[in-house]
Amino acid sequence: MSNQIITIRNIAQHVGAAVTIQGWLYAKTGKGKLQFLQLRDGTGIVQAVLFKPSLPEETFEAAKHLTQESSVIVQGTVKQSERAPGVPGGYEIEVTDLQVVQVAEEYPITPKEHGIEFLLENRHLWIRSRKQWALLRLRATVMRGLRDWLDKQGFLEMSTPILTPAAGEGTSTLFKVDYFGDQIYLAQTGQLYNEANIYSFGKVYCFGPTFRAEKSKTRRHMTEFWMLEPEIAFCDLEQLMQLEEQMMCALVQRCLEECAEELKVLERDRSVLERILPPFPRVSYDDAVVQVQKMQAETTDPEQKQLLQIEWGQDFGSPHETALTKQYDRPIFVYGFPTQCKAFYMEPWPNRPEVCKSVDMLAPEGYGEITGGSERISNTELLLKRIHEEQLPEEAFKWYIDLRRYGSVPHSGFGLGVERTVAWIAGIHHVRETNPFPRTLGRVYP
RNA sequence: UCCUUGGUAGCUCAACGGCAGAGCAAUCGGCUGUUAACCGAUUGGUUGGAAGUUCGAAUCUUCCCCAAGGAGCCA
Repeated sequence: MSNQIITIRNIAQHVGAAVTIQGWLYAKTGKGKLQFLQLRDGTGIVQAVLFKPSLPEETFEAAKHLTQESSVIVQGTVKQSERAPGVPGGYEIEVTDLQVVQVAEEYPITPKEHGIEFLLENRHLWIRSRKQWALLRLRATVMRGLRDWLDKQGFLEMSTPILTPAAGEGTSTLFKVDYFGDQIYLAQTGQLYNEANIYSFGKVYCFGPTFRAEKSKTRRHMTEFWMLEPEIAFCDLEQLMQLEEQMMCALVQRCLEECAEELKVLERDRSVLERILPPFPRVSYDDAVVQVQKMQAETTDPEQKQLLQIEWGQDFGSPHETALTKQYDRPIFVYGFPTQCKAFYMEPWPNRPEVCKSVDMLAPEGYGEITGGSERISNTELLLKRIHEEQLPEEAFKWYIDLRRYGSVPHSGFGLGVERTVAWIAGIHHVRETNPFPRTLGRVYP
């Protein structure tokens, strides 16, 4: 047991060497005097081959009776082999010794197909499966990529509170928490706190879980999801869009580079991602409404006609976003939404108070909104006016209003939904698979 | 909250008023190149729950529970 312990991801560096691999049995087939074990070690999958005549009887018999997900330590020689399956494929281990750590009990998730209810009930095991493994590794790369990029741009990560005293933008969608007898809430954004942070640090972001008690049951919704929220001093709406597109392009590029194997497992079409280059089309809300109305007029499907119905002043629903983004091959910015369908703190458009300096980034292929941001109101009186218009409790926003009194500057920020971003980059249907243990309406187990 | 679909073996499903079935998994045996291997055998059931209709209910009716998909709302 003196061989070097290697990771499967780096197996190419060890061709010809005697190595040790520690992992789990992912799948097994046998043919008489041969046993083929597919082993996982967390970094990849490799095939280990046992040939009966060249091994002690008990070693071969032990391999033959291994069950799926049994934990093993395998020693052998790394060989290149065209036909060997794995991640990365093309390599296999010619086994010289096998140590069984534990023979697993009958494993519920077989290589055959399973229903979504069963898989979600067994999420703690499902994450071991190839596709889920690839997806969650991609998620980690996305999170690391976003952090690294912002850090290089001079941003500082600031933690914002999860336990918060008051509603950011209305109380209907917040989870209530009992705080020693007082009612407080789980945060649905760190933005307001970041607006305080920029006056100390210039450019900041918070990155953490956020909570929405909405009774949404769709493939784009979870009650707990991760959000990245950058906030920048001395930044207007146009500068914000530039920052967002640069960040998104750098992120996609990094995923293409670092997650080639994962994207292969996910069967993601790389060429779609390679097209993600600046600039992203900028579409005003006014134009977007006209585009959707035109599509609505042209469609012959009565159901679509119903779903695509929209008047100026209404926010886009997902059918609208889907129809709109399908016309582009890269993310688009939709900017200048009606003030009435956005939050109170957004800067009004010059000479058009019914419109605000807001912008959503919509991902292509029908994925829809992945970021939402705006330039914030920097004038004290204007902010007060908007708080009163929305009938929000001025007292609760005292500290927030204070920020406009001491060196106020134009500033902007946005929130990026991690799960939606990962779902889009991975090309998968439902956001819940991009979180190791998703919380959705009606499911908090496991 | 509303609409739609579903719940039968560990899993995926069939049986749609007349004996509870198949494939996979598991167990045993065979096979020197398997990729969801293949071949043979064995094991496996309170048909989501309750009530009703019927000679007879997995199947029809009512109520309930659970889940999934979608809408509204949102990232």
